[in-house]
Amino acid sequence: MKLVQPTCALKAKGSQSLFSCLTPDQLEKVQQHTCQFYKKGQPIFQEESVPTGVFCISDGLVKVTKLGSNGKEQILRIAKPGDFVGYKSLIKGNRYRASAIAIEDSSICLIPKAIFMELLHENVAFYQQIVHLLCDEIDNAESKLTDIAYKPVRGRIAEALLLLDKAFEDKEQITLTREDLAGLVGTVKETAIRIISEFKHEKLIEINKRSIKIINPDGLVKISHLYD
Amino acid sequence: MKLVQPTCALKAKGSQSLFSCLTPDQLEKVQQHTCQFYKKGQPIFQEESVPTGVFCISDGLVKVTKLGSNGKEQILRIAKPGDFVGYKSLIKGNRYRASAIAIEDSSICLIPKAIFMELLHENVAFYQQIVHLLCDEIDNAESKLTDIAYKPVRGRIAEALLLLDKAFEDKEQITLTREDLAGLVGTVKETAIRIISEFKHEKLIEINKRSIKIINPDGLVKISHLYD
DNA sequence: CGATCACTTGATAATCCTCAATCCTTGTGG
DNA sequence: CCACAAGGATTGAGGATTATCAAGTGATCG
Repeated sequence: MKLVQPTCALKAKGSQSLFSCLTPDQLEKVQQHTCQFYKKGQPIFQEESVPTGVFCISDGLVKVTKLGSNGKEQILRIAKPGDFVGYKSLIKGNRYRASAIAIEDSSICLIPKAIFMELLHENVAFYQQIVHLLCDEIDNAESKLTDIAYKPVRGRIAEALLLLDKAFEDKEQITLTREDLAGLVGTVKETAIRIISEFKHEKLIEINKRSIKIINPDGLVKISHLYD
Repeated sequence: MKLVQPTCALKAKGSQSLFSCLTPDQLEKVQQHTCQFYKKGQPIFQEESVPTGVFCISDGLVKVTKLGSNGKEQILRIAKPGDFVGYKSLIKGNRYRASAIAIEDSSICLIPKAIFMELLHENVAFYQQIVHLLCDEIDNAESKLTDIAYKPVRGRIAEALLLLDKAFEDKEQITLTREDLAGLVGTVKETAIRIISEFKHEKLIEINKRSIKIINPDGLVKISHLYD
């Protein structure tokens, strides 16, 4: 287990960062804790386990997943550097309702429960930021819910690719397992592969090895809205 | 427009109620406002419109919906007496992301934005309750998301009936349009009807006129978990 | 350089949606 | 109180979408 200096606070950009509203004292308290290294594929926490703190992605990429029928994996969201994971269960005081798994080698900072709760109570602005994050998660989940219910897989994959493009912006291309992409839009690997292949033939995307590069975003937008 | 004395605070039971943590002063401020009557089918607010306050269901039943592809309607949740609707958009300060429509004749109390925000800032316990509601909504949406992604319609309808049974407990039977039931589980009217009909033949439910009564909950539980 | 993991493709089948016609229920106006 | 209109419920046939299963191929890593 490699230990790295925490850089979470720096990763989160400007006023977007949850940490931007902390006092120097509070910031220091958070930064005392060290990041831990997680290998690709390694779980950060598991559905139904008891929360120990909030995780802040310092580097890497993490999928937040929920187990569905047939043991299939629904990906709720993908957390990037600067993102937080696991705070909802801490606030509610119940077990995790989802798992978090590194999908790239990652370094992730743990803010222990006690410290997080302290911050929540001490710092109203911080609390409000968290509440806004919660609201965003609701919007996100409810939009996704509606999409999965009524939008065909083709439209959902087009949409997912556009969203992923932002998450992977610095890399210029999307490196996600076909299986994870499928989990993200609620379908199976094979269906995802077939549709990606269609997109390639339609010159909407390019594929290098395994990673996807969008070359015609407008085309994808059109497909993703095709059924509105 | 009939005006009725507000009874929201009473409808919400015991410590479950959001109002239970208000001071007498605050409670009075809330109760000054009168309920408004909404006929079955009448909208309370519409997706994309600007919030004016929080709605508290005093009597009746309200569906919270989101428009999906093909103009199909996804029902996010059904609000009962004592439930609140529309607070998320107020907190985030954006437009409604969903519509609310009365599915029974209802009387609904509007707590104006200014008063709600005042309560939020004055009363930490109240704020915390709201935050817990937000967390519950996330859990709810994410579970539903996972179900719709991977659980067959049959399982989802079984599950929905079990959940609705609680919402309709005092009535002893479920009175919901087949179309609304379909919207709740993310399918179309006809499919919902066929599955309900199966359940009837399998002696899991009974149907009087249009309303559904569960006679074998365990059977439905089994079906709803069939694909876990 | 063999083994493992990811990707791909095809054939087949299950699930679910669409369209269309009909029946039943409820409410309304005469 | 009845007839009729309107909306909800139902059923059938057909087709589109998507999942499953099986059998590979290509990439990556110790």
